[in-house]
Amino acid sequence: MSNRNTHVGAKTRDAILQAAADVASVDGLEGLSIGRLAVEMSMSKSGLFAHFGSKEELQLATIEVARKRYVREVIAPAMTAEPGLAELHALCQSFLSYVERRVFPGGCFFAAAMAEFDAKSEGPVRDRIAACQNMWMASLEHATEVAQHKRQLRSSVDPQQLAFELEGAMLAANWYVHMFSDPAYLERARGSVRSRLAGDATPTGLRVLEALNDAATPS
Amino acid sequence: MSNRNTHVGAKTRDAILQAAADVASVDGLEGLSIGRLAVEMSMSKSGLFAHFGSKEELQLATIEVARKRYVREVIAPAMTAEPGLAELHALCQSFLSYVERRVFPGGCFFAAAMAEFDAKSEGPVRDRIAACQNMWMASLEHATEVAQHKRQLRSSVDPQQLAFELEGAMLAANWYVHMFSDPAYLERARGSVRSRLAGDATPTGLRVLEALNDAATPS
DNA sequence: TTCAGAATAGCACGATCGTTCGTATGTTAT
DNA sequence: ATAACATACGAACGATCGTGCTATTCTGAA
Repeated sequence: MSNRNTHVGAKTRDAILQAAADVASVDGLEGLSIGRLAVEMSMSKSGLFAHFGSKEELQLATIEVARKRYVREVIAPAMTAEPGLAELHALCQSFLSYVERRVFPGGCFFAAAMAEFDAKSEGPVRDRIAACQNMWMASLEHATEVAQHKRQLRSSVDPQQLAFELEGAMLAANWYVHMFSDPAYLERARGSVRSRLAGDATPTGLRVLEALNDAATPS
Repeated sequence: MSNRNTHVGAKTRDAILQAAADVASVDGLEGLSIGRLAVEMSMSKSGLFAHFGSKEELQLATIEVARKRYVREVIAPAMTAEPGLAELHALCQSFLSYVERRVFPGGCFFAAAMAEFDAKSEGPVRDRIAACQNMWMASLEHATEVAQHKRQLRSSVDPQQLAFELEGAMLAANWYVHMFSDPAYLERARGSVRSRLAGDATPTGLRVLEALNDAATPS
């Protein structure tokens, strides 16, 4: 068996972790219990446990599959857009769609994990969550900078500030949609993104946004 | 004993709940354990438990003292401001100050509770958290509407949308400040509030904001 | 077909969880 | 003084937690 992914148990392991990610998005990474997960997978607790060796390893592995799912469902679809303002817009829309599609049943996995671990003492799990959140913010900031170089966004715009505000609207939508079971908050966030980008766009940028709008709502 | 608050145990009970609120802001309301709380209070587990009768009652009582602390530390200070735009501004600044002052050691209690319970199944605890969050949003919206009636904010402004965006920036600041141990995110949120209010203000509103700015930074 | 090794199960451990019960202090009212 | 009550404690309960060991079953290569 030269390829590790051809292990018999590799499929089982992945299935466990996919379920773990779903559970963790609802009950948190600490609320994740090996016993409950074993019942859900129709496995023995020790058989499941053997795949990881410790709960912390299970948590880290769960974060990794969640990250891959996030890349596949949020980042990758947005990467088909033109770098710059279109990409920034696509990243925001993609995130809100990912919340709407319930890619994780409990809402955004990383938003939940950040809220769970932000105040906790340091540790590998917290560090990994922080790194993931940092990468997401960096991708928003990077798209903003490219848009600026392309003269789609005004040079007076602070990329970090814009990314922060967009992320704020998206995070708020993520919480409120679930807390009040009201998808209207997704539209609120979409409105925020739209007006925020339009407000900071140059005439060149506005044409990009209009083109996106036309493509989204064809006559 | 005509007055219930004169009970000997009322002080103990309140002390327990103050500690419980602090713990819950870090570890969550589910992470709150009666045993750990008893150790922290130098009490027996059963003696502490007798004050509440069930963990759910403890959680609900904890929410209640947290709500009172929130009213005292966030709402009440802002109510000294003139109703309308000044009050809306004061509510936002008060919230950010409350995060900065670490009124709860783990950040905003209700933000943490909302993140913990937003995806969980229904129950009295979840309902109470949702109600508290709703009241907070309603107070932001109400201040916005008053500001509109006073012609301090443009009539084109959607009060719910503005409240949503302000709350988004404040929530994001709350998470990021703790996750990255960087108080700069508070300034980001303050910048968001400032520019968002100024952007939607009428000339009358702008004078109000300028007056607040002058009062905050006297020459 | 046999055999090594991977994958899973069974069982038990100490710790901690929320909860109950009986009891021992105090404090207050009669 | 004494009865009634509020407050707290200690011990124990069943359940579940994460984790370790040993045994069994399965699978792929020789």
